[in-house]
Amino acid sequence: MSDIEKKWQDIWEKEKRFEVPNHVEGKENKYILIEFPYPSGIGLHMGHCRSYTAIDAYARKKRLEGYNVMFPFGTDAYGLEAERTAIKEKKKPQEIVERNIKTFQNQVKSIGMSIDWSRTINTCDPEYYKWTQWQFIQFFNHGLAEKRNMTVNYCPNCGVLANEEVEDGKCCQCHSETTQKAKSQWVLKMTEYGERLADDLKNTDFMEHIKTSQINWIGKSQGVEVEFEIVGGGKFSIFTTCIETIYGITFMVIAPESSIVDELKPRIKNWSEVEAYRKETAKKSEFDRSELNKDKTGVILEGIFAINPVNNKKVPIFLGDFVIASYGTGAVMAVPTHDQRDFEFAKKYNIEMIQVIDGQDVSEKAFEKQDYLGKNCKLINSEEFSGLTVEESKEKITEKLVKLGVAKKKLNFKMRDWIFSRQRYWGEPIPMIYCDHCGWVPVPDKDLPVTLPDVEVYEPTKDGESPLSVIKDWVNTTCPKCGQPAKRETDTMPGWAGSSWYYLRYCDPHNNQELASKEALKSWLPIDLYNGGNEHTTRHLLYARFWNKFLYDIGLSPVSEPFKRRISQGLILGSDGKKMSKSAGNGVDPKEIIDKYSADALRLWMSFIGDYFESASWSEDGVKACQKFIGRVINLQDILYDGNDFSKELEVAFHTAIKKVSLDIDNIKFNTAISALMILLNEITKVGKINNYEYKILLTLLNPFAPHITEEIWTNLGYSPAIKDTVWPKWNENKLVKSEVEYAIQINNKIITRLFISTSLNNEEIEQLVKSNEKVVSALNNRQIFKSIIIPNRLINLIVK
RNA sequence: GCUGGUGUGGCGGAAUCGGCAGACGCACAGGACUUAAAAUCCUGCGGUGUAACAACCGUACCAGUUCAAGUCUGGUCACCAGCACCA
Repeated sequence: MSDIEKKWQDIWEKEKRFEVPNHVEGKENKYILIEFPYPSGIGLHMGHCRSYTAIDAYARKKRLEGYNVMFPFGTDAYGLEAERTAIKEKKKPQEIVERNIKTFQNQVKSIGMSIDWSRTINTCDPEYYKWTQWQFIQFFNHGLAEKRNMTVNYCPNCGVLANEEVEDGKCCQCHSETTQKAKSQWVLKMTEYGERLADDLKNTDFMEHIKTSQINWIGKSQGVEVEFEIVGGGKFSIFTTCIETIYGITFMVIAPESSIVDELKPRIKNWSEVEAYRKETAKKSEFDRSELNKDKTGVILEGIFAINPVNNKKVPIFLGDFVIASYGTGAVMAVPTHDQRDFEFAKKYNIEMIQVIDGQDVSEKAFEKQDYLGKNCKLINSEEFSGLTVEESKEKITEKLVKLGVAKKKLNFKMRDWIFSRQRYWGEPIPMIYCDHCGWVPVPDKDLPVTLPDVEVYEPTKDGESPLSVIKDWVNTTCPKCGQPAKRETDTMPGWAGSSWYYLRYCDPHNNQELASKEALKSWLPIDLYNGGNEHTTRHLLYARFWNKFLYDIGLSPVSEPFKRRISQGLILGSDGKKMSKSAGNGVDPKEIIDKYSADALRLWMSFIGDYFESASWSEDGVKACQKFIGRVINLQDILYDGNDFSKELEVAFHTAIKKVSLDIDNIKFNTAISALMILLNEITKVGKINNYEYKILLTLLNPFAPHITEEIWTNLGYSPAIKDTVWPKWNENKLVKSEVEYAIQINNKIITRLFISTSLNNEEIEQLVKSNEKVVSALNNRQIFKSIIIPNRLINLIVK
């Protein structure tokens, strides 16, 4: 079996079978994309096989339907693993990556993928990352990239991390505990696109949970930013979504890191206490801080009071680490009666509470917005606003504050700007030069790409700087603007940079004038189907959408949403029911399965194993069953006879199968498509013969799933045209209508008998026929029928008293 | 806690609109072929029950709507995923 598959894989490669131009006269383009993998040393695993073979089947079917299908493959080569392996094997990361890519490509070929290999890309190829760097400069030129001093998530091994890379306070790569660190970092201003990233999801056909995840992550909230004056001078702003509770303020809380506190230092009577608290929270990691979920800590700023602008009431100010410095303004108004966090804080520090929304007792817990919104609750203790509903007062109070000149409506996002600096070696150098006179200056286009110099040491320096920072020859350069001595940026880009635009490069992968030509992009975008892992819904998918939106705004991408439809496959679980992985010891190597059975059998099983979107447990018996199925299809040649049309016996079965397989592939229901093919095979076996016309149709339907064996049989039998030039069969709805259908006959919902009834009869005739049936007559026992329900082709239910 | 999703035989899973629950496959059992095994083919296969029928029960649980509910409505429980002090 293996020899046959190798033979066809070689033929496809030699013929360049799946290479496509950007335009073919009379054909519509389809762009089908699978996420390009990180070429790890472990190679292709079962999870890859599931999505790759299933989406390959989809692509192959679209090709047979006459579309000009682009189905490309590449590798996302920057990443820590290559760097680690390089250190271990005393080689360069470039060498490690090159080796791994070869392995990956061979494995992808071995499962019979129909890839256009002329379009292959690799993110660490200078011809590719030249354009990654060039695009970074466009972000900079449009004011969307800047170097900013900020506190960042810091991993002791991997250095600076973006918010998206921290899971449960741990690094998503090496799982070390992360801490907060103040650093100067390049950021891309993703929050400026927050609203569009959230709203434009409604123009996409992403799976529902993917949309929800993105919306949650972006975390858009509409609220009001209000300025509070401090008694004795000074002011600060807070953000709130519950302006209706403003009369309930009894204190304010500021994040410990906030710089407002420094300005107030001379007036704070208990400064040493405040300073101690600030030092203590600085030591805590973000994880520790959120772990302290239950017990709120804080410290009062003695002698400092804020003035509530609506009623001039003086309230105390606290520092508290439950307030997040980087969200909103890093300060909040505290209304203990209507916010559970404020309630707990007030209880602990014995602060006054004023209820301002009526409808629930607030002595035990706060009456929060999720409980009072939309219930027509009315305000109390709120001067002229008392008696208004929450919804009315939201507007009226905001109006009043705006008139006073102390407030404005504001949108806030949980999502932060994208921290784009990494202090690692193995990434794209950020193409910027710092000049004492001109500030940050981009590397001129003609000098791109900025390539990585050779280094001895790959780790960040002791003070957390990039290993590039010690390569003086490389760092020292001249300013492109004024020609004076200047220094290169030594940070590199995150792993997510190259993957944010690779789908554009596939359209025109060898262009050395621009990232891709406008015509090429226009002919392929948006991507019809994009498949990728669930782990990328809030990272890669968000970054890629943001990146493309920026390119769209500056006229480089023809669409504002690059992906029309996004789907995610379910996990492959080991036979123990846990996620399959090499480290868990439940891994199965695809190569072993291909050698033992066949790539076609593996492909079939990966499609048949279960609902594509749900996780599924591996079982080798399943592959065996698929291999057996293939064997039965091969053996049909023994009962083959001549024919140019469907036989009477099999006509209905074939039309049914064509319809089911066609629709199921389009709807990503591969498991039931395979089942339909099995049912068809069972029918053929029952009939005991099949003609050439029918056999060709069967082979065509099976071809997307089992491309090797179907093409082999087809060629051996000398069928023409070749299977690649055959056309996906169409079903005829009229042929699906059988001459008789079996009905279940019920009396009061209980099945009495089953009858074959001619489909040419109308309801009255059917009813007469049923009533005269002797089983029905005896079961009726002269009772009166007062209602008869006839469901076409299914059942008849007679209702008697 | 919030959001989204899932719950069907021994197992993986089917079931457009509410219309015969369990398609298809695995495993298992019996049979054919074989000296034998493997492979292949045929038959059976939700539970209780029966000699066999019959009958009854059955889609996590409780209620409701309906001639009819795996499917719709309300409530409960369990599991999975994402977010999580976001003001």
